Amino acid sequence: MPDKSPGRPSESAVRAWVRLERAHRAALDAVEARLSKAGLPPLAWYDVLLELERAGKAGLRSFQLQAAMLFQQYNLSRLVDRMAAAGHVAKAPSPEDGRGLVLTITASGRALRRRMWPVYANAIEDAVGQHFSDAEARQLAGLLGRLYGEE
Amino acid sequence: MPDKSPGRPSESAVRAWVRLERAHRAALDAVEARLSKAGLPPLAWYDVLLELERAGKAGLRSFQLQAAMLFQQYNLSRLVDRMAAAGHVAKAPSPEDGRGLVLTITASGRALRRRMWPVYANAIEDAVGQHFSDAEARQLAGLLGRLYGEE
DNA sequence: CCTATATGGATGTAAATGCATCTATATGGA
DNA sequence: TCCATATAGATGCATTTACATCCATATAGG
Repeated sequence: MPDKSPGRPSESAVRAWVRLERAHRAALDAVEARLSKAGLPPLAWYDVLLELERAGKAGLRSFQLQAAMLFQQYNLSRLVDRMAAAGHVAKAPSPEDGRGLVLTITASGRALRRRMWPVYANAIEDAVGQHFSDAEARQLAGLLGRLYGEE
Repeated sequence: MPDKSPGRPSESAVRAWVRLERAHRAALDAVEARLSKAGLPPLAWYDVLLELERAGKAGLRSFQLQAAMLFQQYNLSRLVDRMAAAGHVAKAPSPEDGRGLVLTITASGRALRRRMWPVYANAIEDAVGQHFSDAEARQLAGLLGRLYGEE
């Protein structure tokens, strides 16, 4: 049992945090297992592809993608490398900023995202959707949104 | 926007899941950064120490700890190795099961947990507690609990 | 008993991550 | 213009994680 020495976090906050960890791990493991079993790349790839697909032809700068996904800079740099090597993402120098990089999704990337979605969707339903009514899911999303910029 | 091709996961479930990922990452990064800045080991160490401290002198079998933390088996095996090497955890063969391992916390482990808690507690408050009333935190915990065994 | 299978846990190897630092370009003063 | 500092992104190196197996003991069925 935590000491509660500084008295700072309420017991309920600690419980919420611990459950956030556990719930996240349980759901994530389930989702990743499904993707992996289907011979598909990890979840992070999907997120990148989706963001880039939404961005359209204009693409996104690395740092924008980074912010959208809450990824560490070095982490994203390497993830994008792998995806570019696999041909799903194209890297081009930014015309506006000599240091910058513009990322766009390729046709192969779009195809991959399309293949991933049904598997991912089923996994989300099983790991998350199943457990909540629509109203509850909304409520959960609302609460969780407070823990970060919300976009 | 997801295709919704199989129609299976409701839009609200997908949103809840995406926010669960983002919220978790945001909070986790904040907490880990605090621990690291204080020269303390990662969060997982705290969880192990806490579970073992709760288990008392009897300790826990590896697989019990594994289940409590939702850790992969090989992952926990190595984490425990590191903690044992650092002197915070003791490994002993199980008297009941020749394959088994009984894990207990050492005095140094207890001391470490005590040093970690104030830092961790503050981080939880800032990353999570701050954003919710007590009732909201309870509500969030309740919803999240449905996503796994709840213990 | 003896064999087949299951279970607890460890481990070799490859991949991903964290951390610190590096290079290159931008930008805001003096 | 020149310098100081900030920002975008990459990278070397150490640590951690994943995946696939492996070893040893347990357990069930014949």
